[in-house]
Amino acid sequence: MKAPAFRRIEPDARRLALIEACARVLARAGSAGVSVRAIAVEAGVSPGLVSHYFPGIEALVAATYAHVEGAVAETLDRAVEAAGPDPRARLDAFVTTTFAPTIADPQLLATWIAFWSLVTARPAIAAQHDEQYAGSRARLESLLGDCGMPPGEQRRAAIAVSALLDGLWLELCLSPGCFSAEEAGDIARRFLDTLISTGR
Amino acid sequence: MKAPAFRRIEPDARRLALIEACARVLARAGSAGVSVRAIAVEAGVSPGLVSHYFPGIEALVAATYAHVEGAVAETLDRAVEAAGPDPRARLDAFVTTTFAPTIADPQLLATWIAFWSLVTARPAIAAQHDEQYAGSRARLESLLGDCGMPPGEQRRAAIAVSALLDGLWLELCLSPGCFSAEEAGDIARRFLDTLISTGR
DNA sequence: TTGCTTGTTGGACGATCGTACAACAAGGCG
DNA sequence: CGCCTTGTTGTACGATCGTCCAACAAGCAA
Repeated sequence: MKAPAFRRIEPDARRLALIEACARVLARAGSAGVSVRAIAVEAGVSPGLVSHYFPGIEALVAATYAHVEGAVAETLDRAVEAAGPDPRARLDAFVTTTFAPTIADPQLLATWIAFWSLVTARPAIAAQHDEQYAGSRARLESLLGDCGMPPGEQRRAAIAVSALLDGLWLELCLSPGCFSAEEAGDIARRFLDTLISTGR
Repeated sequence: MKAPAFRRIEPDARRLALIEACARVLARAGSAGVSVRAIAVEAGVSPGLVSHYFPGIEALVAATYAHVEGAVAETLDRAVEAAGPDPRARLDAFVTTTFAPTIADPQLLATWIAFWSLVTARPAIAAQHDEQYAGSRARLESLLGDCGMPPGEQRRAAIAVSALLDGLWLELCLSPGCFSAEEAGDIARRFLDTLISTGR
């Protein structure tokens, strides 16, 4: 009796396993340390399998970004739902969760940076970024609209809030000692106060 | 009579030439396309010379970031000076110039991304980022103080403004079609209005 | 059980990477 | 003019990269 040399699993599950392995490698070694072989070792498969499922590292990084971004969005959505019916409380939950340790994580940032490094040179990846950024902004517009913000102002406000959150999130990951997640949340919530209370 | 095979220049000038060549390679090929050989070709020197001046690519990228960041800071300072004595006009000039084509440039972003990708893994580079971020924030605190903001609020406000500018700058580079530089400037200036006018 | 489908292996291949070092020559000095 | 310092070259080296593909075997169907 011998143990199987490998396990056959359905393509979708294998793709997901490779994506998760890629995310772990990016978290550990950064965008410079990601390679077909490193991901294969991390996933416990042979190097050839990575090339069999993805035409190249770039495609795998793009798929990993899409997956991780989806997981982050899901976490945020769950936090918003858990906040109850009050629109402002839901918006605050969105902000607070953005800076929670699970999301404002330097290891997560590595996936973003690896993806950003491809945006400028690869048109297909630039299109993917446009799409995911638009989706994120739309979610924010919806939350702002629920707080009574007129539709005409939602787009601009969502751009502003998204930029502020992104900037705080980025620095929180890059220089964790400079300010705290609570401070970032306070800054963002105070900004939302001025956006929502004033009628402009 | 034969032309010289190469030119000897003083070490500081050679270092600068290599840094500028690195910036051009990063702008053209992104952080993935940067290598000792590519930089050597760009600078018109032999591959061995790069290793002779920098212990590795990472050190050269860090030096390039420091140099480019310094140039950006100088551009912003000049714009602030050119704005005249009015504190608020100086602050507005700072914002407007941040989104000017020279600075909000996808090619410049490549240098930032290459540097960011090293921050998490390399403590020395993390320290360099902390230092340059603190400097950028101090410059902003000074401009805010000139507008009458109490010292106790300057730190938090500088973090907020810096994050908003960074976030807008980042998206302006990554998705140039989503919103314009003028729109980004309007958003930032409006944010400054609420920060400065209100007494909190 | 036997056969077939196909997910998976694992090594070979050429290209490119960073590094090191001995040889060369440009430019200043005596 | 010839020597000396040293900035610079150019190559060789081993490691690692992404890609490819023939062979293998796991698991289902009959």
